[in-house]
Amino acid sequence: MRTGKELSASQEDYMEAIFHILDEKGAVLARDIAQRLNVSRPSVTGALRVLTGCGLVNHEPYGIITLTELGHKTARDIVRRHSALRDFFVTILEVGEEEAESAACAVEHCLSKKIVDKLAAITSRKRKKI
Amino acid sequence: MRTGKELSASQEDYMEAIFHILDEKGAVLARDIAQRLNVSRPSVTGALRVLTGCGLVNHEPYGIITLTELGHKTARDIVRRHSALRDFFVTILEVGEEEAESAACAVEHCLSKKIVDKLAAITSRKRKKI
DNA sequence: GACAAAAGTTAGGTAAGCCTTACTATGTTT
DNA sequence: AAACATAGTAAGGCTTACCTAACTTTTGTC
Repeated sequence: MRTGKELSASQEDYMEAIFHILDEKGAVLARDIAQRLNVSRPSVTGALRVLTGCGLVNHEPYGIITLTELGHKTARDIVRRHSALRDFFVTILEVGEEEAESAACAVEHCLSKKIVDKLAAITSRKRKKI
Repeated sequence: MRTGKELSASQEDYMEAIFHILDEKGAVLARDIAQRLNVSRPSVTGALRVLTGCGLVNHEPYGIITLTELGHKTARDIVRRHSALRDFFVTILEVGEEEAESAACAVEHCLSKKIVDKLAAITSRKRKKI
Protein backbone atom coordinates (compact mmCIF):
# COMPACT_ATOMS: atom_id res chain seq x y z
CA MET A 1 0.00 0.00 0.00
CA ARG A 2 1.56 3.21 -1.18
CA THR A 3 -0.50 5.59 0.86
CA GLY A 4 0.51 9.18 0.52
CA LYS A 5 1.72 8.85 -3.02
CA GLU A 6 0.48 11.68 -5.16
CA LEU A 7 -2.35 10.72 -7.43
CA SER A 8 -2.04 11.20 -11.15
CA ALA A 9 -4.61 13.31 -12.95
CA SER A 10 -6.46 10.28 -14.17
CA GLN A 11 -6.42 8.66 -10.76
CA GLU A 12 -8.01 11.78 -9.37
CA ASP A 13 -10.62 11.52 -12.08
CA TYR A 14 -11.41 7.99 -10.96
CA MET A 15 -11.75 9.11 -7.35
CA GLU A 16 -14.01 11.91 -8.37
CA ALA A 17 -16.17 9.59 -10.43
CA ILE A 18 -16.52 7.05 -7.63
CA PHE A 19 -17.45 9.81 -5.23
CA HIS A 20 -20.15 11.15 -7.48
CA ILE A 21 -21.62 7.78 -8.37
CA LEU A 22 -21.69 6.85 -4.70
CA ASP A 23 -23.47 10.09 -4.04
CA GLU A 24 -25.99 9.66 -6.81
CA LYS A 25 -26.72 5.95 -6.70
CA GLY A 26 -25.50 4.75 -3.35
CA ALA A 27 -23.44 1.97 -4.91
CA VAL A 28 -20.75 1.83 -7.53
CA LEU A 29 -20.35 -0.60 -10.38
CA ALA A 30 -17.15 -0.72 -12.39
CA ARG A 31 -19.39 -0.34 -15.38
CA ASP A 32 -20.68 3.02 -14.14
CA ILE A 33 -17.19 4.33 -13.71
CA ALA A 34 -16.25 3.21 -17.18
CA GLN A 35 -19.28 4.92 -18.62
CA ARG A 36 -18.76 8.14 -16.75
CA LEU A 37 -15.11 8.45 -17.65
CA ASN A 38 -15.49 7.14 -21.16
CA VAL A 39 -13.06 4.40 -20.53
CA SER A 40 -13.06 0.64 -20.97
CA ARG A 41 -13.84 -1.70 -18.09
CA PRO A 42 -10.34 -3.16 -17.96
CA SER A 43 -9.04 0.34 -17.42
CA VAL A 44 -11.36 0.62 -14.45
CA THR A 45 -10.18 -2.69 -13.06
CA GLY A 46 -6.61 -1.47 -13.31
CA ALA A 47 -7.36 1.83 -11.68
CA LEU A 48 -9.27 0.17 -8.87
CA ARG A 49 -6.36 -2.12 -8.16
CA VAL A 50 -4.02 0.84 -7.89
CA LEU A 51 -6.38 2.91 -5.79
CA THR A 52 -7.03 -0.06 -3.52
CA GLY A 53 -3.27 -0.40 -3.20
CA CYS A 54 -3.10 3.23 -2.15
CA GLY A 55 -5.60 2.61 0.60
CA LEU A 56 -8.25 4.81 -0.97
CA VAL A 57 -10.69 2.23 -2.20
CA ASN A 58 -12.04 -1.00 -0.73
CA HIS A 59 -12.36 -3.54 -3.44
CA GLU A 60 -11.83 -7.23 -3.89
CA PRO A 61 -12.32 -9.01 -7.18
CA TYR A 62 -16.02 -9.26 -7.95
CA GLY A 63 -16.75 -7.42 -4.73
CA ILE A 64 -18.45 -4.15 -4.06
CA ILE A 65 -16.63 -0.88 -4.51
CA THR A 66 -16.45 1.59 -1.65
CA LEU A 67 -14.15 4.33 -0.51
CA THR A 68 -12.02 3.95 2.58
CA GLU A 69 -12.17 6.71 5.13
CA LEU A 70 -9.01 8.19 3.66
CA GLY A 71 -10.39 7.72 0.19
CA HIS A 72 -13.56 9.52 1.08
CA LYS A 73 -11.63 12.44 2.48
CA THR A 74 -9.38 12.50 -0.53
CA ALA A 75 -12.25 12.37 -2.99
CA ARG A 76 -14.14 15.07 -1.16
CA ASP A 77 -11.09 17.29 -1.35
CA ILE A 78 -10.76 16.67 -5.05
CA VAL A 79 -14.42 17.46 -5.62
CA ARG A 80 -14.21 20.57 -3.50
CA ARG A 81 -11.18 21.73 -5.38
CA HIS A 82 -13.00 21.21 -8.62
CA SER A 83 -16.04 23.17 -7.45
CA ALA A 84 -13.95 25.93 -5.99
CA LEU A 85 -12.17 26.40 -9.29
CA ARG A 86 -15.34 26.30 -11.34
CA ASP A 87 -16.98 28.80 -9.02
CA PHE A 88 -14.00 31.09 -9.22
CA PHE A 89 -14.05 31.02 -12.99
CA VAL A 90 -17.76 31.72 -13.12
CA THR A 91 -18.05 34.26 -10.33
CA ILE A 92 -14.81 36.17 -10.56
CA LEU A 93 -13.72 35.74 -14.13
CA GLU A 94 -17.25 35.62 -15.43
CA VAL A 95 -16.70 33.00 -18.07
CA GLY A 96 -19.52 30.70 -19.16
CA GLU A 97 -20.49 27.62 -17.17
CA GLU A 98 -19.15 25.29 -19.78
CA GLU A 99 -15.80 26.97 -20.16
CA ALA A 100 -15.48 27.24 -16.40
CA GLU A 101 -16.15 23.55 -16.07
CA SER A 102 -13.56 22.52 -18.60
CA ALA A 103 -10.98 24.93 -17.24
CA ALA A 104 -11.58 23.51 -13.78
CA CYS A 105 -11.05 19.99 -15.11
CA ALA A 106 -7.82 21.02 -16.74
CA VAL A 107 -6.36 22.86 -13.81
CA GLU A 108 -7.65 20.98 -10.81
CA HIS A 109 -4.84 18.48 -10.94
CA CYS A 110 -2.05 20.97 -10.79
CA LEU A 111 -2.81 23.52 -8.12
CA SER A 112 -1.91 23.25 -4.47
CA LYS A 113 -4.57 23.24 -1.80
CA LYS A 114 -3.24 26.55 -0.57
CA ILE A 115 -3.78 28.29 -3.86
CA VAL A 116 -7.20 26.79 -4.42
CA ASP A 117 -8.21 27.91 -0.94
CA LYS A 118 -7.15 31.44 -1.70
CA LEU A 119 -9.14 31.43 -4.90
CA ALA A 120 -12.14 30.13 -3.01
CA ALA A 121 -11.75 32.91 -0.47
CA ILE A 122 -11.88 35.49 -3.23
CA THR A 123 -15.02 33.92 -4.61
CA SER A 124 -16.85 33.84 -1.31
CA ARG A 125 -15.81 37.40 -0.49
CA LYS A 126 -17.35 38.61 -3.70
CA ARG A 127 -20.47 36.58 -3.15
CA LYS A 128 -21.04 38.14 0.24
CA LYS A 129 -20.59 41.63 -1.09
CA ILE A 130 -23.05 41.24 -3.90
CA MET B 1 3.87 20.48 -41.03
CA ARG B 2 1.18 20.19 -38.45
CA THR B 3 0.68 23.87 -37.82
CA GLY B 4 -2.08 24.68 -35.44
CA LYS B 5 -1.73 21.50 -33.46
CA GLU B 6 -1.79 22.18 -29.75
CA LEU B 7 1.60 22.04 -28.13
CA SER B 8 2.25 19.68 -25.27
CA ALA B 9 3.48 21.03 -21.97
CA SER B 10 7.05 20.06 -22.71
CA GLN B 11 6.91 21.51 -26.21
CA GLU B 12 5.80 24.77 -24.69
CA ASP B 13 8.74 24.54 -22.34
CA TYR B 14 11.06 24.21 -25.31
CA MET B 15 9.52 27.23 -26.98
CA GLU B 16 9.84 29.21 -23.82
CA ALA B 17 13.48 28.23 -23.44
CA ILE B 18 14.33 29.14 -27.01
CA PHE B 19 12.63 32.48 -26.60
CA HIS B 20 14.56 33.31 -23.46
CA ILE B 21 17.91 32.19 -24.79
CA LEU B 22 17.35 34.18 -27.95
CA ASP B 23 16.54 37.15 -25.79
CA GLU B 24 19.56 36.75 -23.56
CA LYS B 25 22.25 35.67 -25.97
CA GLY B 26 20.97 36.52 -29.40
CA ALA B 27 21.59 33.02 -30.69
CA VAL B 28 20.52 29.57 -29.61
CA LEU B 29 22.55 26.41 -29.36
CA ALA B 30 20.86 23.07 -28.78
CA ARG B 31 23.29 22.73 -25.93
CA ASP B 32 21.88 25.79 -24.22
CA ILE B 33 18.37 24.46 -24.46
CA ALA B 34 19.48 21.14 -23.05
CA GLN B 35 21.15 22.88 -20.17
CA ARG B 36 18.26 25.14 -19.41
CA LEU B 37 15.67 22.39 -19.44
CA ASN B 38 17.90 19.80 -17.82
CA VAL B 39 17.58 17.46 -20.70
CA SER B 40 20.00 15.59 -22.94
CA ARG B 41 21.07 16.96 -26.31
CA PRO B 42 19.32 14.22 -28.24
CA SER B 43 16.08 15.18 -26.56
CA VAL B 44 16.59 18.69 -27.86
CA THR B 45 17.25 17.41 -31.35
CA GLY B 46 13.99 15.53 -31.23
CA ALA B 47 12.01 18.46 -29.93
CA LEU B 48 13.48 20.77 -32.55
CA ARG B 49 12.46 18.38 -35.27
CA VAL B 50 8.89 18.38 -34.06
CA LEU B 51 8.72 22.13 -33.55
CA THR B 52 10.23 22.69 -36.97
CA GLY B 53 7.55 20.39 -38.30
CA CYS B 54 4.94 22.56 -36.63
CA GLY B 55 6.29 25.63 -38.39
CA LEU B 56 7.44 27.24 -35.18
CA VAL B 57 11.18 26.84 -35.47
CA ASN B 58 13.62 27.20 -38.34
CA HIS B 59 16.19 24.51 -38.10
CA GLU B 60 18.08 22.24 -40.42
CA PRO B 61 20.49 19.60 -39.20
CA TYR B 62 23.64 21.29 -37.90
CA GLY B 63 22.13 24.65 -38.74
CA ILE B 64 21.27 27.62 -36.64
CA ILE B 65 18.13 27.69 -34.56
CA THR B 66 15.64 30.51 -34.92
CA LEU B 67 11.96 31.02 -34.40
CA THR B 68 9.62 31.52 -37.32
CA GLU B 69 7.30 34.46 -37.20
CA LEU B 70 4.55 32.20 -35.94
CA GLY B 71 6.95 30.61 -33.50
CA HIS B 72 7.95 33.96 -32.14
CA LYS B 73 4.37 34.96 -31.62
CA THR B 74 3.60 31.63 -30.02
CA ALA B 75 6.57 31.77 -27.70
CA ARG B 76 5.83 35.33 -26.69
CA ASP B 77 2.31 34.30 -25.80
CA ILE B 78 3.58 31.42 -23.71
CA VAL B 79 6.00 33.65 -21.88
CA ARG B 80 3.36 36.27 -21.30
CA ARG B 81 0.99 33.70 -20.00
CA HIS B 82 3.63 32.46 -17.62
CA SER B 83 4.36 35.95 -16.32
CA ALA B 84 0.71 36.82 -16.03
CA LEU B 85 0.08 33.78 -13.91
CA ARG B 86 3.10 34.33 -11.70
CA ASP B 87 2.11 37.94 -11.21
CA PHE B 88 -1.43 36.97 -10.35
CA PHE B 89 -0.26 34.48 -7.77
CA VAL B 90 2.10 36.97 -6.20
CA THR B 91 -0.03 40.09 -6.35
CA ILE B 92 -3.53 38.78 -5.81
CA LEU B 93 -3.05 35.54 -3.94
CA GLU B 94 0.01 36.81 -2.12
CA VAL B 95 1.96 33.59 -2.22
CA GLY B 96 5.76 33.61 -2.20
CA GLU B 97 7.78 34.18 -5.37
CA GLU B 98 8.97 30.63 -5.47
CA GLU B 99 5.57 29.05 -5.02
CA ALA B 100 4.10 31.47 -7.53
CA GLU B 101 6.73 30.49 -10.04
CA SER B 102 6.18 26.79 -9.68
CA ALA B 103 2.42 27.14 -9.73
CA ALA B 104 2.72 29.18 -12.91
CA CYS B 105 4.86 26.45 -14.47
CA ALA B 106 2.30 23.85 -13.54
CA VAL B 107 -0.75 25.70 -14.75
CA GLU B 108 0.48 27.67 -17.70
CA HIS B 109 -0.03 24.77 -20.04
CA CYS B 110 -3.66 24.25 -19.28
CA LEU B 111 -5.41 27.60 -19.24
CA SER B 112 -6.95 29.37 -22.21
CA LYS B 113 -5.75 32.76 -23.32
CA LYS B 114 -9.08 34.19 -22.37
CA ILE B 115 -8.82 33.10 -18.78
CA VAL B 116 -5.23 34.17 -18.42
CA ASP B 117 -6.15 37.56 -19.81
CA LYS B 118 -8.85 37.95 -17.23
CA LEU B 119 -6.47 37.04 -14.46
CA ALA B 120 -3.98 39.57 -15.81
CA ALA B 121 -6.68 42.21 -15.82
CA ILE B 122 -7.38 41.58 -12.15
CA THR B 123 -3.71 41.88 -11.37
CA SER B 124 -3.24 45.15 -13.17
CA ARG B 125 -6.39 46.62 -11.67
CA LYS B 126 -5.07 45.95 -8.22
CA ARG B 127 -1.66 47.32 -9.08
CA LYS B 128 -3.14 50.58 -10.22
CA LYS B 129 -5.20 50.94 -7.10
CA ILE B 130 -2.34 50.43 -4.72
C1' DG C 1 44.95 22.34 -43.84
C1' DA C 2 45.07 18.93 -40.06
C1' DC C 3 43.17 17.66 -36.02
C1' DA C 4 41.13 17.86 -31.54
C1' DA C 5 37.24 19.60 -29.09
C1' DA C 6 32.63 20.89 -29.18
C1' DA C 7 28.17 20.46 -30.96
C1' DG C 8 24.70 17.85 -33.12
C1' DT C 9 22.50 13.60 -34.76
C1' DT C 10 21.14 8.69 -35.01
C1' DA C 11 19.94 4.43 -33.27
C1' DG C 12 18.13 1.91 -29.95
C1' DG C 13 16.03 1.52 -25.47
C1' DT C 14 13.35 2.41 -21.02
C1' DA C 15 9.47 3.69 -18.40
C1' DA C 16 5.10 5.61 -17.13
C1' DG C 17 0.54 5.93 -18.16
C1' DC C 18 -2.75 5.53 -20.56
C1' DC C 19 -5.72 2.60 -23.63
C1' DT C 20 -7.76 -1.59 -26.32
C1' DT C 21 -9.88 -6.43 -27.73
C1' DA C 22 -10.80 -10.98 -26.76
C1' DC C 23 -11.37 -14.25 -23.52
C1' DT C 24 -12.51 -16.18 -18.81
C1' DA C 25 -14.72 -16.06 -14.32
C1' DT C 26 -18.33 -14.92 -11.11
C1' DG C 27 -22.77 -14.44 -9.38
C1' DT C 28 -27.61 -13.54 -9.73
C1' DT C 29 -32.04 -14.46 -11.47
C1' DT C 30 -35.50 -17.30 -12.96
C1' DA D 1 -29.04 -25.39 -13.79
C1' DA D 2 -28.96 -22.18 -17.68
C1' DA D 3 -28.63 -17.77 -19.16
C1' DC D 4 -27.38 -13.25 -18.60
C1' DA D 5 -25.11 -9.22 -16.71
C1' DT D 6 -21.20 -7.87 -14.64
C1' DA D 7 -16.29 -8.15 -13.53
C1' DG D 8 -11.57 -9.55 -14.26
C1' DT D 9 -7.46 -11.25 -16.81
C1' DA D 10 -4.21 -11.73 -20.53
C1' DA D 11 -1.84 -9.80 -23.98
C1' DG D 12 -0.77 -6.13 -26.27
C1' DG D 13 -0.52 -1.27 -28.35
C1' DC D 14 0.21 3.73 -28.38
C1' DT D 15 2.23 8.09 -26.93
C1' DT D 16 5.19 11.11 -24.59
C1' DA D 17 9.29 12.07 -23.04
C1' DC D 18 13.14 10.86 -21.64
C1' DC D 19 17.96 8.36 -21.71
C1' DT D 20 22.96 6.42 -23.33
C1' DA D 21 26.34 5.11 -26.68
C1' DA D 22 28.24 5.82 -30.77
C1' DC D 23 28.78 8.35 -34.86
C1' DT D 24 29.07 12.69 -37.85
C1' DT D 25 29.63 17.43 -38.66
C1' DT D 26 31.38 21.81 -37.54
C1' DT D 27 34.56 24.85 -35.51
C1' DG D 28 38.60 26.79 -33.63
C1' DT D 29 43.59 26.52 -33.20
C1' DC D 30 48.14 25.69 -34.40
